[in-house]
Amino acid sequence: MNLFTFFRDAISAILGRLVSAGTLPATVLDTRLTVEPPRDASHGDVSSNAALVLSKAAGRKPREIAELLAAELRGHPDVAGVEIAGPGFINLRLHPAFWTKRLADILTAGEDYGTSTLGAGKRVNVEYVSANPTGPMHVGHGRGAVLGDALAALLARTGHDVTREYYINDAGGQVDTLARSAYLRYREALGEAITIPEGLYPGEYLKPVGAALAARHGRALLDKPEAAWLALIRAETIAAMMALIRDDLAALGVRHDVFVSERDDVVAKGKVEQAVESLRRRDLVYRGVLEPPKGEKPDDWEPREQLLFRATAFGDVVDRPLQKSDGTWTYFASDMAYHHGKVERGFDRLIDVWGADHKGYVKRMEAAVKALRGDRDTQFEVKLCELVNLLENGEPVRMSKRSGTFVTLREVIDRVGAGVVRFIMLTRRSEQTLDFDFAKVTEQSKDNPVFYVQYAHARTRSVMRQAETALPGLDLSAAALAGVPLDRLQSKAEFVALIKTLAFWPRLLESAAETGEPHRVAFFLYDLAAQFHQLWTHGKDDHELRIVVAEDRDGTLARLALVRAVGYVVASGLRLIGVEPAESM
RNA sequence: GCGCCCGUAGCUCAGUUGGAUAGAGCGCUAGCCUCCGGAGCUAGAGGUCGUGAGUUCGAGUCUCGCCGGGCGCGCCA
Repeated sequence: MNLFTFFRDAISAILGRLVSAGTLPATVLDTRLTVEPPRDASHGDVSSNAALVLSKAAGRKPREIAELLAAELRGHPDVAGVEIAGPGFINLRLHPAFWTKRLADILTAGEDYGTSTLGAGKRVNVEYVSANPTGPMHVGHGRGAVLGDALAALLARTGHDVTREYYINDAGGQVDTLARSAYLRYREALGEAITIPEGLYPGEYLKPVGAALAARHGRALLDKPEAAWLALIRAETIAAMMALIRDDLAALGVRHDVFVSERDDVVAKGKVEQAVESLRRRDLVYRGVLEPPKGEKPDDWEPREQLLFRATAFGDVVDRPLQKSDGTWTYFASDMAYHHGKVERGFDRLIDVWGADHKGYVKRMEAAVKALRGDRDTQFEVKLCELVNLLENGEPVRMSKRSGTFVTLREVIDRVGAGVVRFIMLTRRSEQTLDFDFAKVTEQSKDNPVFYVQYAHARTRSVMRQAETALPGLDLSAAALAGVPLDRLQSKAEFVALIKTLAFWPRLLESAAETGEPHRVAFFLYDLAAQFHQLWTHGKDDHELRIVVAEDRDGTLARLALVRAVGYVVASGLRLIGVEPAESM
């Protein structure tokens, strides 16, 4: 239960009654009001701007409306006090029993607490990673993978029907280059001395591919023209690269439901022609000549007539080419066709996770989806993912594909663990560059957020273990704890404050899902961990805050219930972003 | 030249999708270990939210201009 939507519904119900009674005009029902936690806890537990936003529609002063609503809200069973503050905010103070009931909710639901039906009936496609199948994943791909995977998990958790998708860019010139590079390694495996020319992929990871090709084909492909082997080697090498990438993804704990091949599923099936034809029917393509870009002109620029998509009709700055001068489709054309397919599969919402280097591409894809969705109202959004800077004790790790000092995602995972990688990737907003410092992320201190949050979870577990030895024979199962008298916790503000933070979790999940910002989960977990650690330490000065007190059996049970609930929410959040919670440190 | 992203404490960053007196960590200053795990905790100092207008009951948040940083800009993907 999201308690803020709970009280928003309560206020809406009151408004309905006031309208029926003729006290307020029906127009107030159309106004969007918010119910949220006040920034300052001294203002109460729940705050609404209802009176402020309704003022215009009602034709009355905010304070008058606030008084009307306040009078009704005072009768609500969970409300202990109502205040009108500032220009007309309605602040609710909730009865302490309301909070202990939420604690019981958590113990009953366990790690499912916060699961909601917000997205019920909505089909969402999240496309992420989509690294070109030309080599192992690097750390930047890893960030996109974590972001997309966590976002998909968030959407699923909030009731959406989620498809996790990977688009394989296996149709362009890059995979031909890949095939030629692999062919060289094939010749090398058969004993030839090779040099890798500029422009081909020099990576060692193609050696095993060359060896496998040699084992499978023997010398059959040697001394043949490229046309005789390109398609064959390309297909086998792409398969090998995708196996590599799937391995990397598995090591990170990231999975996809659907892999779509640009070559096999889009181009070969004539989807590009279909998409272009669909645009042509609505007069959205034409042959024309683009203006040269202003500022830095490409040296070899000369005007050419091309097949263009009228992207400017949908908010883009220029129309976009669909065909190269040799008549083949541009990457944009096939990607557009791919998105056309996603629209036709009937999703309500499409989310693409892209690297920030594709920023300049967003507008045209948005335009394409708008053009191709026709009468549907498919929503499309791109989540851009900024760079990751790898550091070693504050010093940048020099990376170069040439010199062989390139650090792959797999190396990072092997060194610090998938859980650490996943958590750290979410400690910044995605559009902010992220520093990943090997020294810091493995440090066992408060500097390291992964450790700090894991320690909080481990501490909840260790307290339970400690309680079992201090007070043998207690039933510490969640079911039993949900049933103990929890009102003992109401006497200490610190306990109630912690419950309030836990009760915020359902709302946090919903807002993170709606905004598509999984980093909010990581920040919430950090704040919750901090609050729990503080409570623990305060128990050293204030004995009433100690959890386990041998001579106070009932109080101990109530406090253990709280500890257990903290453990559930922390574990739930960690698992959501793909991190296994620690039992001990 | 155009488009997009970023600009918040000395540093690294949050900021509840327009709410009330802008927060956290690091660093700095001053404290706290006979006591459920000090792998930590408490207090203090530190801000014209890049800047100038606008929108309104209200702007770090929305709109426009300017300044600074980054990325991108036809036949690469």
